Amino acid sequence: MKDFFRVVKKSKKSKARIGILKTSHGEIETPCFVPVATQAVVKTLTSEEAEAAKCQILIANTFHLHLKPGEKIVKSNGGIHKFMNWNRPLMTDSGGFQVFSLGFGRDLGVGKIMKSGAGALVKVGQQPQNIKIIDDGVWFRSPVDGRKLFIGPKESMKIQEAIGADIIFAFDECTPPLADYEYTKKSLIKTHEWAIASLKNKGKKQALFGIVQGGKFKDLRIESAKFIANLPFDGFGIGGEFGDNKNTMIKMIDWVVKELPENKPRHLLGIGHPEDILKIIKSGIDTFDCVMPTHYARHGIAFASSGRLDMSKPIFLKDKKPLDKKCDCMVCRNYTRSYIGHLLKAKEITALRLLTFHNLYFFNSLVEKIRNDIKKEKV
RNA sequence: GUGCCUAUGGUGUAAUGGUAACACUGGAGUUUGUGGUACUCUCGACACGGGUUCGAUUCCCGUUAGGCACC
Repeated sequence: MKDFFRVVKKSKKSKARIGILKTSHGEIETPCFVPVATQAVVKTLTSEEAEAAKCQILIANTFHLHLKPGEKIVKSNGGIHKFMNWNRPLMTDSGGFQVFSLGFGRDLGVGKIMKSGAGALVKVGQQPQNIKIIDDGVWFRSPVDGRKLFIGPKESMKIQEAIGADIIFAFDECTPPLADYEYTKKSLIKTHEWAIASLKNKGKKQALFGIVQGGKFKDLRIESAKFIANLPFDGFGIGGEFGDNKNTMIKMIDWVVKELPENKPRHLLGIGHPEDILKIIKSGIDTFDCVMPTHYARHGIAFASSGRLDMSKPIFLKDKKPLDKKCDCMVCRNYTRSYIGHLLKAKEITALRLLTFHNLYFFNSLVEKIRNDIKKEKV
């Protein structure tokens, strides 16, 4: 992967940097937010609209596309770019997150960031109820039809090659925030073996990112970062849980980033509340994906410079302002809070489309501004 | 005008001789490598006046309002 990534400017004030990530479907400028397109679509939008919302790159999901429609269908359509008419860079997540989200995440009803007062710890030898984690990979039960299916590093690489994204991820186990030290340590050994197996089985054309795990434990995070950094990956993902508050999240990123090479991109997996974005970029993160703008849009939440707006509240029916006065997106130029509130109350799907568009534009503009601030030495 | 029926939160519906449940609405939260509008919590009512009864939202009478039928 020659010239895949180059750092064009390094901040003197923080670990932030400006980079160019080059793929056969064009370049992206980093730091860059990566919207989630799990099923080869940014939910509610067309690919043209996603582009108009300033998206540079999207991330789709191996597990979901394997189930529906199956990678063969995607491949027979000329690959995912043609399939979804997105001619810009694309990533696919490996399915490793589903080991958590369909496993312990589901059993324990927890997300990757633990709330205080959580329940019992997950210990060595424990298995989730609906999936089984073995040495070579994971037995899943399909949420579609209940049939058993096996995905390990080898399978994930094959599927991701057939899907055809520009950047793919190693198959890993995303450990639950309730995992104790021993569980996390043992899982890490497996994730590292899977990293090697992912490298061995990857196709030639795609950039492969290894994933650092290690949970909330400093020594494991550093050990993992060193191990993964020493393998010939094209870039690195930082995955897993991120402790129980925002400060530990930044601390964990710092532990890991310190061990990663300067000349390769770093992707933070599944993180990106607007209030955290500046901090994670200043910690040296180049790309990060998060469902927040799209997922929240479908629950009626708009992101604005003043904060989150719950557009389902009746008060907005009387509000003729745009979602965000400072935003110049298509939605804010043309529609009022009143109208969007009405569409939401009337359960019109256009409400979700307008909110999704605006939220993506908002996130992408936020990161764009941070890029400019790095260039101006302000960050 | 006469007869019959109905009257429970903002709305629509339950149940019960020992002061009331549910849904929607309203309010407050939650959502981080996506279960496509979800979840959690919460405010809020027995039309009015008599009577029977230890006790009535419940049974009886009347008033008022609405619905249906008849003249």
